[in-house]
Order: sequence, then C-alpha cells, then structure tokens
Amino acid sequence: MHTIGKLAREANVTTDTVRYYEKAGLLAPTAKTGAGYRLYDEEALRRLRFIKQAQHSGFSLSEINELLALKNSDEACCKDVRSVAITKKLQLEHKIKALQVMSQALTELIAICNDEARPLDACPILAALENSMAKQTKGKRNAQA
Amino acid sequence: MHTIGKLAREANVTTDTVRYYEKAGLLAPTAKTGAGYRLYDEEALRRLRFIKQAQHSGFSLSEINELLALKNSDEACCKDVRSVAITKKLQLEHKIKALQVMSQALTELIAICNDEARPLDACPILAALENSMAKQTKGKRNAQA
DNA sequence: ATTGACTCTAGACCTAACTCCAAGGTTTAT
DNA sequence: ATAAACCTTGGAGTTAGGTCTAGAGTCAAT
Repeated sequence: MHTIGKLAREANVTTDTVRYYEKAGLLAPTAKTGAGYRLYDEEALRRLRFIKQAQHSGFSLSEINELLALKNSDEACCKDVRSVAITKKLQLEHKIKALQVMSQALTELIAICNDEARPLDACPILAALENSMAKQTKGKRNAQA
Repeated sequence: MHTIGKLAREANVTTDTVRYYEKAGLLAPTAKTGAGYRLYDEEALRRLRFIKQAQHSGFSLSEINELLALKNSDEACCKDVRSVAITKKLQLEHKIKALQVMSQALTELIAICNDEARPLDACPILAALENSMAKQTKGKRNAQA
C-alpha cells in the first residue's frame, strides 16, 4: 500500500492533484489508516496512470469518469461499455482527422519553403497556410456547435 | 465590410468572443467607424475561421498567436516561419500518435465485445482497457512535465 | 522526546477561454 | 421620431483543472 505522496510520485503528479481527483470522483483511496491517512494499492496506481494517459489524449476528466464509471457499475453490461467505446472512438477519429489535415498542411509548407534567405513577403508558407487549412472547413459553413 | 455581429455570425462565434480575441491580440478590426464600431473585411473572417479551426485541432490561443504573429512580422523570414512550422508539426505528430493508440485500443475492444447479454464482470473491454493503454506509457516512467 | 518529513482539511488563488451584465450611444425601419 | 436591433466599454462571473497556503496532526529516526 502506498501513501498519497508515494502514489503521486510514482504517477508523476502532485498530492494535491490526487486529492483533486478524489473530489472529482475519479480515484478513491483503497483504505484509510486510523489517523486518516489515505492508502492506495497497485490498482489505484494503474487507475491514476490511466487517467493521466487518457487526459493526455484529449479526454476531459468527466469523459474519463464516464469510462471509469462503467467499470465500477454492477448494472452495466458489455453492451453499455461497447456503446461508450464506440462513441469515444468516433470522437477520437474526428479529432485525429482534424490534426492530420493540419499536419499534412504543415508538411507541404515545410517542403515548399527551403530558401533560408528568402524575405518574409516571398515566403510561401504564409500564403499557403490559410488556404491549406481552409480545405477542412469547407462544407461546414452552417454547422452549429 | 462586416460589423462585429455579422462577422461573428458568419464564423459561428459570439461578439464577445471576437472582442476577446482582439484583447488577446489575435484579431484586430480592419477599421472603425466614426462612432467606434468595429469593421472587418473578408481577410478578418478567414483569420477568425483559421483561429477556430486551429483551436479545434488542439492549439491554444497563444500557440495560434505564434503562428499568426509570423505573418504580421516584417523581420521574420522564411527560415523562421519554417522552424515554427516544424515545431508545430512535431507537436501535432505526437498528439496524433497518442490519439491513435487510444483509438486502436478502442477498435480492438469493440471488436472483442460482441456478446450483448454478457454480464459486466465478463466484459473483456474493461479488462483490456488498461492493458491496451498501458503500452503507450511504457518507457516514459521518469518523464518530467 | 524532539526534529524533519509526511499527512490532514478547508479554503483561497490561478490560468485559459470565454460569457454575461450594466449603462449607455448608434442605426435602421416605420 | 421613436422603437428595435445593433454597437460601445468596463468589469464581474464561470468552468476546468489544478496549485498554494495555513494550521494542525502523525510518523520515523536519532
């Protein structure tokens, strides 16, 4: 069993963050000592790392909560888990595509612009930037948030 | 020339957001009327759309500012623009990879879990979730923020 | 038995990116 | 010429995700 400090160190976060996650309902201590010290097992550490990982991939804490909640639910069945997974995957795909368009645009620009001495007004990157990006926005004109 | 309201409508944001971007140095009005009304041209609209697009792809406003700033700088030359572009591309690639790992994990899980009636404790998704994700974290144990 | 490292709670504070509000001035339509 | 729909500034409030502080209790080592 780890104390909060050890857990935090192993997951490379602060103890404040761990307590914050607890408040947010993401990570409860496995046990408490008589003095009220939080204690965590390996499962908690894995959970904490999962949270950080998911967060790093663009999930918000409440989305992460959704995923983790399923795990703790006794009523949920495979079907529920599966449909959340599908929803999340679609969101991911969408985001990935947006990033890829952006990345591809940059790739092209970097390739074009090789003349180190060329002055700014002759830089093809800037001219191309908006055009390249604009492609993606096409057909979304009336999309509502 | 558009007034702020028209500009905002066309880009699907609020007028408050446009003014906020102005404060943040991202989007200055093209002109002002005698009464102090902001006026924007098509270029401003494209810029605003670009901001939203980039933001949607995970760039923060200050990162977007960096990109846009180059455009307005007279000292910058192609070389500078190019190196910012390369930096941004690397950041993008990194983020894309993280999302792809996540997405791939979900794909596998969705495929595995087809039994609608299976109870939760037999759901292979939950068992696999952390393992799949854990792959990505390997070798990063001591990475500092 | 006391020092130093650790933990507790409660609550204030922080940044990013808005969002809302008040109190007024302007433009347009009838 | 007056009401509706717009615009202005300034500043307060909001949400997410922490981060920091104060004041006090606990634990390990000397």
